[in-house]
Amino acid sequence: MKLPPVIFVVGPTASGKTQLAMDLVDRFPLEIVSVDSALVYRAMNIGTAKPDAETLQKYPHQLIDLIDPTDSYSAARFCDDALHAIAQIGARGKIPLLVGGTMLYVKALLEGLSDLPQADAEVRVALAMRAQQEGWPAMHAELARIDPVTALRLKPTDSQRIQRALEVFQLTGTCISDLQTRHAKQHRVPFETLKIGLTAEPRAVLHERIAGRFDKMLTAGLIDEVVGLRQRFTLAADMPSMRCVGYRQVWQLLEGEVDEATMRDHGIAATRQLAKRQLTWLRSMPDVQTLDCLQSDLRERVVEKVEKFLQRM
RNA sequence: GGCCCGGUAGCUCAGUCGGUAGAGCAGAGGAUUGAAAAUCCUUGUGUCGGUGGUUCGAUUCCGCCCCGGGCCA
Repeated sequence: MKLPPVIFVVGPTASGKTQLAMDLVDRFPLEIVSVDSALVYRAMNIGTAKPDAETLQKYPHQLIDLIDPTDSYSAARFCDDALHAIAQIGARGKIPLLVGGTMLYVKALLEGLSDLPQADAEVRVALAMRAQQEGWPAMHAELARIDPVTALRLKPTDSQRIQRALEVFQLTGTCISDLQTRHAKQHRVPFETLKIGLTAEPRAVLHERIAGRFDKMLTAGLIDEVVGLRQRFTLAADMPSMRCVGYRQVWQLLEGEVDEATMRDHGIAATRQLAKRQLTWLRSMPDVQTLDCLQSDLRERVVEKVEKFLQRM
């Protein structure tokens, strides 16, 4: 099946992606697909800055509210879901507008992923337990015996990637570096793209916005939201959902590990770090047309780019 | 006005029994293949409040002054 052209709007948190997307939907025959690893969680609304129900009714977003906070999502699943959504939207004669800040998802969709096994909860638990006994440097040493290439690439402290590399070996009997090179087929993006990236220079202005937005989240009841989640679901601090920015900090508050002022400081700081990492990704992405999210004629410029792109198609 | 406790990195504070100082957080840069809002790595020169004294040498000891907080009048 032939896929329609796809428009991306990517940028850091609090850069105004959602508003921009809605403006574009007002002017062009577009449908929004979320590219956001936090919006996939149901019942996590305030801390993820999810648009409210009324807005979502008027501007439907695909790929939000997919899983409970006890579950986990992945870049690979995003690729499947996104391609499916793109095809559906194309079948309706519309153009997909992919909006979000999870740059790994964008990268995975555009560049493809190697053919690796998906995560296995049992294997991961077993590895984590061993790591607790022996420490990650010992696990790294083990990895060095079976897969020196990957071990060389990873720091002995990089728990997550060491665990993944060992997991892949256990599941397949082949080391991850072999699988990555063997299956690194020339990936061709099966659709035309327009990539618009929002930047923020100087970042200080974005930092102000982030602080203001975090305070708004607190006023809107972020703490109560997390209290409610803990009542409704069996959650743990190390679940991906509870490691999301804001949720992690509120969790620490509820556990009595920090006071409210510290929670606020850490929450804002973590959001800034997130924005910084997102901007780093953006800079490294090829063929992105960047615009500063602070410039006053942003909307007009984006509209112009989209107009030209759609005419060419 | 008197007494006490503070004044050290953007912030919170260590510390130097006298040889010009270092943690956490913040900030900056980087890595990144099924958890990515994740997981990691690198990065600390600051009139040590001001000024005089003692000393070979003072951020450290002493005097005075300034600022903040507290107690007493």
